[in-house]
Amino acid sequence: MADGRVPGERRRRRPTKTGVLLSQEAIVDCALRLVGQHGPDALSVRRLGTALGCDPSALYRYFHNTDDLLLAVADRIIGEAMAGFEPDTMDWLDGLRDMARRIHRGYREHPRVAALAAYRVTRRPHEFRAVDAGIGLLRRAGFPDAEAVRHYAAFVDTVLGHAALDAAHLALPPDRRAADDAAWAAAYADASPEEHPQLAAVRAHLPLMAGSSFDRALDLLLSALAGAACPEGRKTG
Amino acid sequence: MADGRVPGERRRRRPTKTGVLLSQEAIVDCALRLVGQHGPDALSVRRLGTALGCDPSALYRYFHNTDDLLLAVADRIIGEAMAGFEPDTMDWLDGLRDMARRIHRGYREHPRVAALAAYRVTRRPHEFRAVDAGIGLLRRAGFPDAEAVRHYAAFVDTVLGHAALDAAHLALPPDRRAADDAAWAAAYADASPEEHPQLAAVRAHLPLMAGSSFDRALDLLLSALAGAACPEGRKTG
DNA sequence: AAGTTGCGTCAATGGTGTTGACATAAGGCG
DNA sequence: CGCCTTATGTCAACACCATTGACGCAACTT
Repeated sequence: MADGRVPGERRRRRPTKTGVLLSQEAIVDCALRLVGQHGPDALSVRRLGTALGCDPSALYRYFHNTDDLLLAVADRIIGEAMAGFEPDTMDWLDGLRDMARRIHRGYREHPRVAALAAYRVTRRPHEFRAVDAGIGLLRRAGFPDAEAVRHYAAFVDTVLGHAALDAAHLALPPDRRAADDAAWAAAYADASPEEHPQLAAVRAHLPLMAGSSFDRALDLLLSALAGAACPEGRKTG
Repeated sequence: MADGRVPGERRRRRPTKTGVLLSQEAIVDCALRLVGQHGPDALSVRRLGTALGCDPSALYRYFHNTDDLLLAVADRIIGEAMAGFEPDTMDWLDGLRDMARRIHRGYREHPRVAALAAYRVTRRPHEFRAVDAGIGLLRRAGFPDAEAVRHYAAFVDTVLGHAALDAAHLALPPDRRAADDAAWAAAYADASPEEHPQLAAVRAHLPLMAGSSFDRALDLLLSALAGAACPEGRKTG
């Protein structure tokens, strides 16, 4: 039975049949590499086992189940995304923008993991630091404490929502993703003008719907926050 | 092989072994009921077959595959959420707000489907109508066509992202959901003031993080859209 | 050098989507 | 009314999937 023990604990390092030494670190590494190389469907216990050169069931010595493994991978992603984040060196709006882009990019680079884990609340050190930094930026903007918390919640949920959306889209099997994207230029362009006059009017621009809207949405959100922080419309530092 | 034919087409209505008459409608009904009662894992071809009283493979006469079925279920949710939506009777901002709340509520009422389908393009009738209405509202606001499409994408993705987030939270097992909510008043309140000074400063307000931030985020988004539509800040009708 | 026991391996269970062959009844047509 | 086509429900099978319990080797402790 898996213990899910802390990584630092000393283990009996017994090599597998093919001579590989297993560890939580090595498994998470391999999982990330596997997903990056062979696509989202590669993340199964069996494939992971063969990629590692061990029996699939050996993984259960290190993680309770696949969900446990997934969260470990997600934690690695968060850590990498926020590494080097220095909010104190910039304007609060730029800080929020940088933070949003880091989270979004981190999840985008590992869509399969993000699609399954972006909704989770980790309550772990990396998340603590991120929340602390985000709320600090909003307080620096001049919001009173309660408003800073409320605005941070709206901000981070919007970012996470977009990240989850884009990641889930990227995690689709290629044919389905292509079909979803193509729908805007095909199915929607063929909509009957009588039933859908607005679609017909903007038909030429509908392919714009296929890409991610994150940047646009982030700009809108930040402009709203800027307006709320300084109702007269002047920029603040 | 499944044809995915249009629902209106006449079919040979051949009853199953247990006397049930199959149809896309009946299958979608049963799928929604099944997921609502027994969770997202209940949505498998085999369970659906037994619930309907037919062989699992019979479903492939009505849907190409499970993804096709999922999109049909999602479109049904959109249809129910948008039923009775009358954008022409209101201000464009109020129209967008009503639409956002409808979509958010619709997915919230079926959290387990939402987690699976919120990021998909159903390319089916109900979605067509919703997109048509949303783009119409933004054109009415005065945005040129390309901008209307871009802003609609940002708007609807933000709404869908929040819907997916809140739905996933609701779909958690009750104990885990309670634990996640309590974390803001417990684990985060106990954060060390040295390492997380911002958290310590706003500790009294951290429980605000537990609820949904959708309403606040929607207000921010709409205020940004209003500003973009009319840079002088005057409201428009 | 001996004894524990951690942990990798094997085999098996019960789940999943999907497909192709087959049988049967529904409905058009003479 | 009865034949014929064919739509469609059923069956069996394939190739995956996660997970578990028994087993035995070898790595560390003493």
